[in-house]
Amino acid sequence: MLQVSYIRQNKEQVISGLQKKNFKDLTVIDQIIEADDLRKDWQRKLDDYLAESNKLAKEIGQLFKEGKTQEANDKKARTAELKELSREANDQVNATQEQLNLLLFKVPNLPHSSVPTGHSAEDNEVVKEWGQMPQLPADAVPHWELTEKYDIIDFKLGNKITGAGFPVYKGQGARLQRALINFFLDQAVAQGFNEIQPPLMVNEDSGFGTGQLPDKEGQMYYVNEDKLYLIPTAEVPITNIFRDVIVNAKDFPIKNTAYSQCFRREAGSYGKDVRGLNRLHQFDKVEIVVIESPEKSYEQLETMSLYVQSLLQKLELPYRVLRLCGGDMSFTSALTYDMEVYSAAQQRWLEVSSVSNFESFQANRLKLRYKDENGKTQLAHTLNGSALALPRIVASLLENNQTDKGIRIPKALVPYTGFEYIQ
RNA sequence: GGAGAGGUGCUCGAGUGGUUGAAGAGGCACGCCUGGAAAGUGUGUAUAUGUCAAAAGCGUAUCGAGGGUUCGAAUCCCUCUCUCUCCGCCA
Repeated sequence: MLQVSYIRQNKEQVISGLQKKNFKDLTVIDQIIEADDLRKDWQRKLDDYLAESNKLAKEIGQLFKEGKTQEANDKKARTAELKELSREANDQVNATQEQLNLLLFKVPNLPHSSVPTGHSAEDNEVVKEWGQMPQLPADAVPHWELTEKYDIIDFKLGNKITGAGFPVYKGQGARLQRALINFFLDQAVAQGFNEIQPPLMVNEDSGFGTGQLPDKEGQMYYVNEDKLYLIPTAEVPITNIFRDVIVNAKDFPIKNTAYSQCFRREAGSYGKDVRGLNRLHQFDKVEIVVIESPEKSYEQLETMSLYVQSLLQKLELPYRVLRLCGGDMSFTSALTYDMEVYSAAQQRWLEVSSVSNFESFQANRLKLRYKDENGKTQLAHTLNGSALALPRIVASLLENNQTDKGIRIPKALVPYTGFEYIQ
């Protein structure tokens, strides 16, 4: 969430930024400023009442000590009055604060200046393409047929046990999953990321801290009995490690990585986009999360983007990098690169990673701060990215590498799978 | 799930109604001392918010969270929450 002080001081920039993000309800900005004025008024009143009250309390105490009971009791009349006034003011402070928060939650992060204008995925800017488009044999088939042919991922069995979107990985399919997870984690650790194993369920505060709540509540599975949410990404627990934390500027960049299974309800998505591995309710992902100083966060974003690309290169997957346009970016992001691999049999690009700089938008909610050289506490910048999400990587590995000898495993992965072909 | 104990600052740890934002110790930072270091010694060491151009200063809030009693609460009462111990259950 944006800081009110920033909105107040940079109103014009905020408005033009929101326009770029196709945010329609621009009147909310003035509403925020009004609500903040109102809140301040009440806060000031409350503080004054309390100040007077505190002063009187001390005086009364003193008078009692000196035995001047009558005088003391006289002053009590005013404190009773003040109590009533401050109770009222306090209610108003709470109400106005809540009102202000509701308004602030509506406002998305502002886009970085390099973000292209645009409304949809078509307006995203392709900043890079890498690799050769695979030449597939005439009888090439999409991955959902290959998984069945080699009996490595069983969607029907998942349906039976759980439901759609919960596939069962078997034999070489299961080993391929394990190989990818280990490969990604080893790469991240070699890159200086600290490996974490987070909880797969989080509480409400955490969901709120990273912005899944209150808006995207319906996207997460919820365990009513214990009021816990299944994580949609390891970003949630990992970033929340730093909720209410003041870090040391010397420790920047703070780099963490985690493998986790991710759970997403994906309510309302159906059709060919969700066929096979394209969209699942439960999937595996290795996530990288970085906390960085505002000065270096964009440099860090490029580093992270290159790192993610290096993974795709090692897996020999043709990919492209998109700079998302204002209309296609997430609510919380200031700049996002999407990495898409080409899935040859489906003949389409599949998003396998999304690397974003949130600047201080998340940090403001999290209250994640650092002390700068002057000893002043400031909001840190947070960034994260998938490195990588497995299902679509598997989909394109299967499709792109299908041969008459079976499915070829990229060289870098063979030490992890222990086999060169899925047969 | 049953019974009990407890949550105080970066950490440990005092504190059962009144100048306690909080003793003391440790840690950390800076200074002195030293050839350098250790030891010693001195000073400092929360966050948020308001006022302010800004800083200083000052006001307000914060001793798990929320509410209550009281002129006044870290201290008393209620609710919630978390942790620990014992029993039960269990990978």
